[in-house]
Amino acid sequence: MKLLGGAWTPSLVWCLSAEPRRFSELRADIPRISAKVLSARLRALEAEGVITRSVLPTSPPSVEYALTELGRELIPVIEAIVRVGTKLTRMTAMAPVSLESVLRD
Amino acid sequence: MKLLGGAWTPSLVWCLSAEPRRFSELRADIPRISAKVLSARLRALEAEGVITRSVLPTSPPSVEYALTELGRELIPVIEAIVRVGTKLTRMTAMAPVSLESVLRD
DNA sequence: CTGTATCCCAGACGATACTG
DNA sequence: CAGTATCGTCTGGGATACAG
Repeated sequence: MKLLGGAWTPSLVWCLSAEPRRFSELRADIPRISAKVLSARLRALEAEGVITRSVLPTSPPSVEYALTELGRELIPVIEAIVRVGTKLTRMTAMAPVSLESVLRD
Repeated sequence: MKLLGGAWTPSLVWCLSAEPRRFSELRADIPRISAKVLSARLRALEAEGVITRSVLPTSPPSVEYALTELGRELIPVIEAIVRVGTKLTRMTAMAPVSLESVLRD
């Protein structure tokens, strides 16, 4: 829970679970997150050993974030949350279900 | 995550997953929780439809909390957290692992 | 593009004390 | 036994603006 408790953290891990992604890609994946919070969460996850941060020597510079082995351990938890969250959301609303709402609410 | 995000919430759902329990039993199950927070979490979970609260007509009065069907939906998530948390804790420390630490840290 | 710097505040949490 | 009341602290998160 310490690892997944921060705002947007489950969404973030989920977005990185398929493939490494860059800062701006994550911003696009999760439109409502602010740059500040995204940065904060990425720093925290890096400090906890959940993700890695690699600066690619391009111009303009790009930065790639990827799950570590530890990060991949968390995927089953996210999957359980998504599964339950989707089921519960479908029970109360018939509208389409967004991934963000499932992981946050 | 909204349902499980509060402090001690996963521990609480876990404690209720096997059988209904009373206020003082929960305090004993989770020694470091304060009465105020326990009460607050129970009220919140009740409002969210995760648990039920039944006052038993005994003297002195006792109150029993139980998971609803919705609450039982959350058990797989807790199990996933416990499974991963236990594994990760074992990787970094060789000391015995407490359930509270697995669910909180 | 990839961030940091400020400011701000609601609310969550904890300790302690008190009550029907 | 099963809570409430009160107080204080702290930090997480959001908006906005700026920077290398």
